[in-house]
Amino acid sequence: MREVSVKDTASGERKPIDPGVPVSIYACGPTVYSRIHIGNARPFVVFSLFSRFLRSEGYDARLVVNVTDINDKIYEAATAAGVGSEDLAKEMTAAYLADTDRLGLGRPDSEPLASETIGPIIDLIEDLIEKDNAYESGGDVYFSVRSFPDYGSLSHRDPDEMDQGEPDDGSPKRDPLDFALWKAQKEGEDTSWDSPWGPGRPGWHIECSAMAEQEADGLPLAIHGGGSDLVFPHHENEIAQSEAARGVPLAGIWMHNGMIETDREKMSKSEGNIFQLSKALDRYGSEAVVSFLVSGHYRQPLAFGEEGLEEAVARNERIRNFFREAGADGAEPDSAALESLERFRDALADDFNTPQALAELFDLLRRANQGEASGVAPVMREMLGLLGLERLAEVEEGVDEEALALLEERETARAGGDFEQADRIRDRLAELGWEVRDSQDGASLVRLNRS
RNA sequence: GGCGCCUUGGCGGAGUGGUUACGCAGCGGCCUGCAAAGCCGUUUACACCGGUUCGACUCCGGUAGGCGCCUCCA
Repeated sequence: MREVSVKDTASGERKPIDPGVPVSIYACGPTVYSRIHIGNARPFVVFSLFSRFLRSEGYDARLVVNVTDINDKIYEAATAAGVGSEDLAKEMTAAYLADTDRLGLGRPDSEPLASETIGPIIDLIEDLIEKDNAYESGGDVYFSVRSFPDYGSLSHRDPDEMDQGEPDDGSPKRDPLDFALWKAQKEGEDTSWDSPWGPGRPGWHIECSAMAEQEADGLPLAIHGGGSDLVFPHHENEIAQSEAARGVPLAGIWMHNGMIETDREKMSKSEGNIFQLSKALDRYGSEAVVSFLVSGHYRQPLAFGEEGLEEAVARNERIRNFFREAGADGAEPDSAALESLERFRDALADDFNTPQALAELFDLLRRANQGEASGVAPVMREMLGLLGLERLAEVEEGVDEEALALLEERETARAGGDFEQADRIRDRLAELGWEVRDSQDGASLVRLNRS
């Protein structure tokens, strides 16, 4: 077990993860009002792989990724589509699960729904009211930001300098900074839950505070994460709610992933520059999508373009070629291979530097091809597994009889010097989806399909 | 305006006070009947200006440009 450290958004410093206790990780998942795009997939991939890495190092990691299925956006989208908001939320939750399933990374250990956490949410709000950190106003309940002195510590903001741009007249809030914990049901909203304050629904941030403490073995969480666009106000508000109510920190480390960008702009539904995850999976395959997402450091923005996905396909193909040539090599890893694996793991332990790890992988790949390292296949398999790319080690099987017969025919033609016939057969094989590769050991067939 | 962050070779993208990141693409070569795959080589990379230093792409200060958040957002 090596020391794994992560840069913490709140302190700006790298913090080691405590190996002696269970590592609870809570990452904010999507609000389900439409199909998710590649940008939404990034935290899913990052936190899935990071917890996978922690486990492989012997940490007792547990990953929770919630689904926010109650939200203003859902009402809006449902109204626009002419369907019930509950139906839309259910449909989009199912789509989210199906889309992320296709990434082939398995599921988080728990995926709680806001709609199934109403009881704990109400309890938490009641606690906050009791402690004078929240107040009811006309069926709504608001968190009193001024009652929480540390407000702004995560996002490095001073409440006094926040411009809410909202005049006080007629607002149910006592202070423009306050935010809703509970919203009374409004006209046009087709779902509601009973509460001590009347029918309504939770505000945006409270569901995560409730789900986080439900899922963790007590606060603080080891790591709380999500996209960097959630730092303020979402995570700041979560901290205020949870810490005011419980008197302990919400999380030891705040881990935020950077945005996927197109044309130097954040990919977002409101910008309209999105690329759906399912579309990327259809077109390029899951390995390409995962490979693309691990090609940049999780904390930095990552430029998206279809070229990036095509590049990932090419990169993956090179790895597959290695296994086609050397996959069956049963040699024990030599020191070069083992040292490379150490560096690979060191890179991941150092703020989960996947591009650095990928560089190690390719460095080893090159040296294996050059014959400078042996017993590389099992090491490479382990590396790929840690990046969620283990399927690249699977070499295609089941070359059909027809193709094999054609290949033999071609060999005969080549041996007889009839290269025109040999090339005709090669073209024919290409039509059947096979690429012919000659080597000193004879010819072999490789599937032509992408990714 | 406030807070946070960024500016690396054709593109993507790491990193370090002094040595080739890595990948993709291109070009040349080896291999091949020709290709493909693989290998080798290759295209004077670190926004700009100062400072610290024996030495800075890497530290400090400033300039310019860009991005994110401050409203829903992974």
